[in-house]
Amino acid sequence: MPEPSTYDRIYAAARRIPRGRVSTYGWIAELAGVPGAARQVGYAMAALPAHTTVPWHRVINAQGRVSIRAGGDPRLEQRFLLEAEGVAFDANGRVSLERFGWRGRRRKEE
DNA sequence: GCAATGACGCTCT
DNA sequence: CAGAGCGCCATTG
Repeated sequence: MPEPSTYDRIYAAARRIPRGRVSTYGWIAELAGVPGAARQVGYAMAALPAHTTVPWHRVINAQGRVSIRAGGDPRLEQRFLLEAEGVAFDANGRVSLERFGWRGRRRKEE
């Protein structure tokens, strides 16, 4: 069987994010086994369907800010979802990665 | 197979 | 702390 594509790894890593915690694209990329491919993480998230089971809303950028897609401001929805999980935003709409930032530790080290 | 794109990251100013 | 510039890698056309 063929090995999972980078996107699949990214989705798997995103699913590992516990509820009430947030991760960054860089960490997800690292967990996916492709460090430095933070852009692909965001790209993969953008390719996610609306009915996906992946907690994409728990994935934010390394600046602790919620990235935005095209159109209006879908970031508000992501913020709402995170707040519903217990993640607090500051007045600037920023999340304290020091508090909610969860770095998934990879089980397989090589 | 090559060129362009893209929910990004890090460093310097 | 905020803003701007360069580099990164995988997917799509």
